[in-house]
Amino acid sequence: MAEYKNQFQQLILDLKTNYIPSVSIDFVIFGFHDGQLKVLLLRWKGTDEWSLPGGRIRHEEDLQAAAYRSLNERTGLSEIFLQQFHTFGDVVRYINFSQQETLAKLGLPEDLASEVMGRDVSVGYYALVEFANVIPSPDFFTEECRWWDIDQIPPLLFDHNSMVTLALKTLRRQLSYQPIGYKLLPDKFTMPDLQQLYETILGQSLDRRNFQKRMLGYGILERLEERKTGGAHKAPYLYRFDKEKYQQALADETLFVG
Amino acid sequence: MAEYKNQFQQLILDLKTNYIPSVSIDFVIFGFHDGQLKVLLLRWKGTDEWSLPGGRIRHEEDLQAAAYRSLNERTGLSEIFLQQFHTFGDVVRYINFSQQETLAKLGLPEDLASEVMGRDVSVGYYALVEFANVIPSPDFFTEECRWWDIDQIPPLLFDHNSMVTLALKTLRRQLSYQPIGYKLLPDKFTMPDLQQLYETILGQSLDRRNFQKRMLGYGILERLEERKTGGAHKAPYLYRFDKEKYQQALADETLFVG
DNA sequence: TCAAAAGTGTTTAGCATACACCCATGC
DNA sequence: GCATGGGTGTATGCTAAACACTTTTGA
Repeated sequence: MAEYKNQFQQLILDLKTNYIPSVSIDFVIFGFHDGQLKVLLLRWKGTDEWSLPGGRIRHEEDLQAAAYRSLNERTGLSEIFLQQFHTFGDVVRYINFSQQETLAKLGLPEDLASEVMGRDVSVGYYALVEFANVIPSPDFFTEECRWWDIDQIPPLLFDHNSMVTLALKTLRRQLSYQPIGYKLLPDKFTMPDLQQLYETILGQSLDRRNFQKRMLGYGILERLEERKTGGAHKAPYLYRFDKEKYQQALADETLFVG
Repeated sequence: MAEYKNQFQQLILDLKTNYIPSVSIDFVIFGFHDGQLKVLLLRWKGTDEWSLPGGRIRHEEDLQAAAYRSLNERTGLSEIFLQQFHTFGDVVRYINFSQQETLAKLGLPEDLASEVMGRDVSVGYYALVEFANVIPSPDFFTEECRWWDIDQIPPLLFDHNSMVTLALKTLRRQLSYQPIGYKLLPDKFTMPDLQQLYETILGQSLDRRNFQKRMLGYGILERLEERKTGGAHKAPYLYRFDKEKYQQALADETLFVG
């Protein structure tokens, strides 16, 4: 326990020295697997309390760079779809009952705890990652890091439940005017693969033919000669993103639903 | 000059005591007047450098409350349309040439200046206000506060030009799925009034008949018996927002263009 | 009486939706 | 050969866009 307290003091020193105060980052990391949308959560040491992964910003580090770095530390991924969606700054989000209880369970001395648990403004990012590639790793305060089904998320610490809700809402809206899929699907993928990604995110099924028409209409897909063999049924065509046009579409989103 | 330096030290003390560090707020305040869209800018003391108005967050103050308070201090307005649009956190935005020049012109001792000019993460808000009601007042660093035509904005300090650009882009998009106009137009207004507001924001003209159909289709307008007299031409009907339905529409934005 | 603004309705086109049949493959 | 999934085109409806004439009013 003295060991733990010592580590904790080290952490505080590191935070004070290398990171800017009052600002944190929180992540809603969406994972896509098996037709299910999942969110990565952390369980706090010695408790049953879960929260979103987070991070802080170093001096001389850009906000976005801090976001990518933190996300990499938590998931091992480096090339990801990452999007800022809202900045949360309510004071009350830090003064809820469960958090005080949690602090007690963590066994942190109150004077030390208040040093890292002060009131922050938090920049919310959501990420879309390939489920299978993630190597989740907990941070100092937490001991477990795992995926939760989007519709089975427990009550979270702080205001993290509303963060998840808003992130999902933003992601779904974004889907209607921005292309999504690059770095989330393998280089070559089939139309049903892409459709399943969309259906998973939207939480509803879509018409195959209309979906295909819409996607091809965007003009960012390139159909290959190859087909995907080995499946149990008719071999579907493989597609690839036309990276140039994909980036173009990301840039001037007006191409999609003006 | 000693007086000034003294005031400045007072300011630093106030900032350190009452406000959280590392986070600031910047405002893109859009004013609507005479078929022109304008932005409120501040000129820094003794210089020709302009910037957006800003603010900081008190301890124990919600982010949004801080935004409303700061905006009120700068414009005198309290009931306004205020919307968070992005959080800016690049480091370089603080190390550009013109700013160092500006500091020199301000005549601030470098060691003191660095205390308030450190690297911040800034939450961007845009506001829509009724031009005529605003009483612009500069802050400690600035001596002039006035409206600029949206297409004649000079090069601004920091990354404020890109803030304006993004704010405008966000506002225009928002216009397609949220109602706008309440607290911006007088209680009773005509359809051409409302249309001019939209045209001003979008920077393009719209078809009268289609516009009217769309607005009435939203079901948030109530047509009054009265007409607006005194104009030089045919008297237009007056309308009023159905406040209940207006708020409803703001809440579930899905009513508009899903 | 003329110019300028406001009221109003219909036609058209484009896009999203709904929908059904044939083909390939593994079991 | 059959079940499963994948490939493809057309008909329909709704919403947005285009468009013109009449009315009111003050000058």
